[in-house]
Amino acid sequence: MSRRGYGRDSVYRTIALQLQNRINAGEWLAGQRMPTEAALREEFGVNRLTIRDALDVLRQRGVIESRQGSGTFVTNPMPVLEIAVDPASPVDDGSGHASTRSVIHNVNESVLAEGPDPDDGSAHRLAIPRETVVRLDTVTATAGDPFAVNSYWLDGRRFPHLTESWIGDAPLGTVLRDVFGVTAFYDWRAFSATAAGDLEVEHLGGRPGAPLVVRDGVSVDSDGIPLYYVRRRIRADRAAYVLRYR
Amino acid sequence: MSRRGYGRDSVYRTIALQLQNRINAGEWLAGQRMPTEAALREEFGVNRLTIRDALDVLRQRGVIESRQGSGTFVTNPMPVLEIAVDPASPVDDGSGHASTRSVIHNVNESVLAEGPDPDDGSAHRLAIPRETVVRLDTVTATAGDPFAVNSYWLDGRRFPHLTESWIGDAPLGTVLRDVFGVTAFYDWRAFSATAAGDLEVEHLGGRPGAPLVVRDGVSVDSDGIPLYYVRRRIRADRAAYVLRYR
DNA sequence: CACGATTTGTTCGTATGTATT
DNA sequence: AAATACATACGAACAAATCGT
Repeated sequence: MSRRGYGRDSVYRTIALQLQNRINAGEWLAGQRMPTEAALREEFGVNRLTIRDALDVLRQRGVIESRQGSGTFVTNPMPVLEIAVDPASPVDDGSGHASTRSVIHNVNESVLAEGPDPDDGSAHRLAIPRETVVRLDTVTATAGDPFAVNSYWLDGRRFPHLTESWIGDAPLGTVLRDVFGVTAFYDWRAFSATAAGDLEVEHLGGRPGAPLVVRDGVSVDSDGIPLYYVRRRIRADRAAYVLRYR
Repeated sequence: MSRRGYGRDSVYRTIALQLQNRINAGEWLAGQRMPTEAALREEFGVNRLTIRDALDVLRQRGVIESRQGSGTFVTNPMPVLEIAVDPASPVDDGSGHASTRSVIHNVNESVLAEGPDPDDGSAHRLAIPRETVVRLDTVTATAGDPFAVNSYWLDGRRFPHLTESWIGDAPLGTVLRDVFGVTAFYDWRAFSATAAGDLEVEHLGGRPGAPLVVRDGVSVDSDGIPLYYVRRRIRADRAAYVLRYR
């Protein structure tokens, strides 16, 4: 016989399940504070570490959020931006294809860092030598509220001094058109997902490991020559990409 | 002065960073076993729980994977299925739009559960009364290897006895066409992300909280009447949706 | 096949640091 | 400044899974 449960029956999982049920039942509403770890420890009669393990499960799911010195709160579901993608139009005008139910306006993009390519496998997507690949990290925001972190890989020879010639906080597509006179077209775009790392948490908030929507792809010029490879990361609780067919 | 670091300087984060660097440097290759927690505890001179906290960070990122009784292993990156989406074609033929670099073949779909709608907000997407909404959970697999969990919400009056009339393990689109004689068209599709829950882990493997690609949307018949709302979840380390414009 | 050694998983106890109120 | 609440860290013990003998 086992004195303690295990796996799905382990104490912390059982407590996590009960807390989830009570949240679902509305015992603690979104934005409200939950009982303190000490109080839960008291109620369930277990060690505080066990309570923390249980809360970890819910933190993991994004159901709750803890702030040191303040308390643990039920997550307030944020409004979801709707980023419209015209399935038929391959023209990348930099910002015009971004619209929303809650209206994305004042989209701006600012440069975080520029440098050589620390990654593998991006040079071949651009069909250029590895040494000439330049990486650019940016943050996209609407109304001062950052909602996406982007990494671009470009040909450093074709676009020299890109950061210096960046106009204000315009999107990259606009910079390429206005400064370098090239129009970008979609070659391909892919939708995937990943877990938030330090960079994303720093600029987008949220917790490490939180699910992010990833949209990556390659844009080409009118001759079909690759211009850049881009990897955009957006908090999944903030935005979704929508394709409308009607 | 502080005897212990905090935040980014905390012991477990520092150890996590060092371990990540050593993995990146190739000290332990993908699929290989890492030192035991006891060995790491010895090497870093900290408590085993602190080592576990550090390993949790990497587990969280999906960098490593631990198996009880066996050890902790560097994650073996799985081949990524490429699910092609024709941006221009709104016809949902059930399976034909799924292809891949690594070739998705033998796509099949089997029913997990059927029942009333436990969710809110799906009835209005179908523009039907809430009581008539039926929910259907399925698993999609290729060559016997499950890669997606799907939830469908349909009109129970229009598609009665759906589970009983399900033909073998055909995709839903095929069932609707062959059994009910309706062709499904995309109304809209959205790409988002979420964290894996118990149902997804059970059928797709991976760890709870792992990022999943979510593709949801509504399909309509030739008259524009909504047929179903679908929410498909795929392991992000297994697959990505690709739109090709050329 | 049984058994023991090894390894990760879970839980308790305790102490202290840091942030918030 | 004090109280409160979460964050980090150490020590110990046992449970459960795995693997080799």
